Amino acid sequence: MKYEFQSIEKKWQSRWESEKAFAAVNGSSLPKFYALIEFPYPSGDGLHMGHPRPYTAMDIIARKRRMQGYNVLFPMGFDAFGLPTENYAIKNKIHPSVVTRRNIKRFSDQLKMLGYSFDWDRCVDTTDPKYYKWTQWIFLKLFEKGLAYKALIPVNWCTSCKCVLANEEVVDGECERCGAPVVRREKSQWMLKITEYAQRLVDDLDSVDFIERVKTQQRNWIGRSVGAEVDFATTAGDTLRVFTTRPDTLFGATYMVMSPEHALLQKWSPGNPGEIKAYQDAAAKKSDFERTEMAKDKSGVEIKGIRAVNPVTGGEIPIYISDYVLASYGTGAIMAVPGHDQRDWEFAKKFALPIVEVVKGGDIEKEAFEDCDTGIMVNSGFITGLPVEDAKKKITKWLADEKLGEEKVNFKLRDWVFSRQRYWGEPIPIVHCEKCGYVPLPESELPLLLPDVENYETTETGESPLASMPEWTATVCPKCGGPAQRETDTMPQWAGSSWYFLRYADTGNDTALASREALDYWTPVDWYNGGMEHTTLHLLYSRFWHKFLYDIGVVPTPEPYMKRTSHGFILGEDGQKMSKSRGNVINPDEIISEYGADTSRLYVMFIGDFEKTAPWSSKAVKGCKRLLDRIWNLAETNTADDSASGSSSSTGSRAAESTGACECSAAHETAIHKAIKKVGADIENLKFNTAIATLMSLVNDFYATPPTRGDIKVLLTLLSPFAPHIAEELWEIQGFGGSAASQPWPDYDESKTLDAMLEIAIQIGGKLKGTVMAPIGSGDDDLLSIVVSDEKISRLIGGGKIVRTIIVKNKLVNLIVS
RNA sequence: GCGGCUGUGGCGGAAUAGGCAGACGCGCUGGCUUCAGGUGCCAGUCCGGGUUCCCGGGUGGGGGUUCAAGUCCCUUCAGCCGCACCA
Repeated sequence: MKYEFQSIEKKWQSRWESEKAFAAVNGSSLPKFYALIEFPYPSGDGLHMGHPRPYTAMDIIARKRRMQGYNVLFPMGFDAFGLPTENYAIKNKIHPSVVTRRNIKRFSDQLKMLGYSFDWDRCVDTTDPKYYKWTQWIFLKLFEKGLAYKALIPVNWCTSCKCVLANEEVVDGECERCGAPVVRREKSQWMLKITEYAQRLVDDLDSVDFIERVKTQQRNWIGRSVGAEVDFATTAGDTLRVFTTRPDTLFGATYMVMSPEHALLQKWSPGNPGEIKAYQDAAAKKSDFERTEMAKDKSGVEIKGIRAVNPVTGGEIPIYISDYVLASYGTGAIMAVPGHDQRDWEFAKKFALPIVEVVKGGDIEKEAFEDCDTGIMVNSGFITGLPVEDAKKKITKWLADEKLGEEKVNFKLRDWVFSRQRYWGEPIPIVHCEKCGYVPLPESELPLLLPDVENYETTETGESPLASMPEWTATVCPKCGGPAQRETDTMPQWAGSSWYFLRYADTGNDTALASREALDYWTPVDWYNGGMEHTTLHLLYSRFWHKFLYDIGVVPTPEPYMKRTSHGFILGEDGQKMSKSRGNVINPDEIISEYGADTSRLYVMFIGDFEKTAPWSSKAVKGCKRLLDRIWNLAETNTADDSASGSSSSTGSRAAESTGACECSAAHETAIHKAIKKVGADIENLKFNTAIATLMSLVNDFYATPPTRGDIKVLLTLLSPFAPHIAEELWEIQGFGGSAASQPWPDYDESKTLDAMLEIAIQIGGKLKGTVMAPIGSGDDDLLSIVVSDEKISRLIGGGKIVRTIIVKNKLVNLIVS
């Protein structure tokens, strides 16, 4: 019989589906395991070969956990709101909901073809009103607690999407989605106060098992820095407050710089108003990206007629405006210490301002001496002579005592711009009332349905398509009953994905986002694998929402995910990132129809280190197909007849079938126990490639010495998480009873993983000269006598004298010969 | 500029805790089987030299520690990914 993967895979997939073979059980007494992967955006292109990599990995883990006796929740869903669908809908004149339904169907079919052990009954769709009701509900809670607010802010405006973007969505001054230039605009936007959680988002990273690069990237993004705020008196009468991480360098502050947007500038009447206005206007036109692009060349204008007073020296110093100071960080103004900050140094050189050394060690004629954390203070009054650390403490205390400043922690993290001027998103459940301001809809009116519109194209004015539907926007104020307008912006795509994993615990619930009981049992997620590109987006956002939900008593834990790992991309065959425009996209449908799902699964896992990028190779897939063919040949002829396994053996050396726990033969006992140990450990460490290599080696062994039924049984058990269809089919053919997927994960016996005889390397002077076989655990003396009695080695030693021997047990003998 | 990662055969990649570099797979070479084969099986395959066997070299480059270095230290080059005037 041939390995007919098409019919075999179809057979098992439909059986799994009809039997709901992988349903997670709420209310089970078993220990739970929650395995999560990032749900996909169902684009019109369908899956590409990058998707199966993380999915297969978690499927293997989920299947192994089931075999280990866990009640496993391994769900799938669709993050279906978003721009590409809307853009596609506009272009093809099809309603986004129709497009979404079609895409979800296609994705589901493709995923089912790969044999994933998802609990399909728990599938979620973020565009389903039953789902987004709770997204809106969370927004109302955020609003209620003052964490959602509307503000007029400069925003990133995508010139093509005609839509506001979050900072996280702007890449190199371009829209992350469409690549169009992003410019700056002032708009009134809904904002979420993620900054309120900045400290906890940093601190709690210590309590979770995330791979280090994820933690580092989140820490850098949040950007916590400790310093002080310091007040400078000015001749205008106002005090100018700055933030600095180096209060110890206060004696070196020889001028000040304010951002062009600083509020005090509107109040002051400097001697050169025209010049200042011109600079402000020029700065306002630039996008953030343009401003940073100009970074190399410092520009600025002095505010004539107004000076600041350095609080420690008492000296009057000039004040400038310059766009190298950002309005959005700290206080929007700085004290410039050109001796110890390169940016200030460049500015000071350009404007011929004094540069004072306050920490010894550098050459401030050449450049700012920045790397001075351990130096000694000079030219610094009462802190002269102190090490930097002590100087910091002393001056911070002095500032506080004199009421001139205080210790202060700042974050780079900004509040989250939460509104989008687009149609295909969750409507924000707020109305604008002339009398009452922004009024939340009562919970009973949720979900606020996204209305059907004739035309969902964006407008040049930058308003949401919903704004052109007066019959929808006109409503009554829930508070005073007067006329009011609905909010017409929608939520960003990140909204639905910020809490979807909670919904899986209790998908059908219509009285809560999920029951507390279900959340208590299933959350937190035990293992979450996803892309690095989401580290400062989805992963951070969802941690923020989760902490908020924890604070209001909805979820039982402060962190949503116990463990986070990340996979590398699969590149196209040309080593470039897969993309339609490059034409190097590998379509899973083709691979599945040519080689089958099991081979596809094996190959995406075998392709290379899971955590690194790896280029696709259509040739190399064959190796995995060959493995399955070889296993098929072994097990398909090894029928249920007890004696059959042995009768075909021609070696005659094979021992009788063992009756031990794992039922393996004496001939393969060591290899099998080694394989059980290695495959199990490799799965836990995401080393799927070497796990599969181990299976290949075992199969090679089985070809050299025919396996028994017991040997085959273990092989199929180990294979089952990787290639579940063929494993089940052969399991059935062999008549082992039950299913491969429901077998306990095999145990290994450490003592049986050890070879009786080991090859010992022999070195002379550290160079390999040969090997000998020796019994495991041989003592130093025994080993040495074996080595020196070796014909070749004794010849090489010749008349020399062994002056030293280094013996590493079970590994090598190194002889130093004089 | 800052932070992180990676450099190993023709290719993808292996190498617990410093201990035989190149597991496993692709490709390639040879043989056998079936020959309808683009199937299967067996053997070989880091490089160079003499060819049972042996000798020398080898993990981006240079230096060091060590009996022993892909692995540790210093230095240098190349590539990738984040962040980027955050005071």
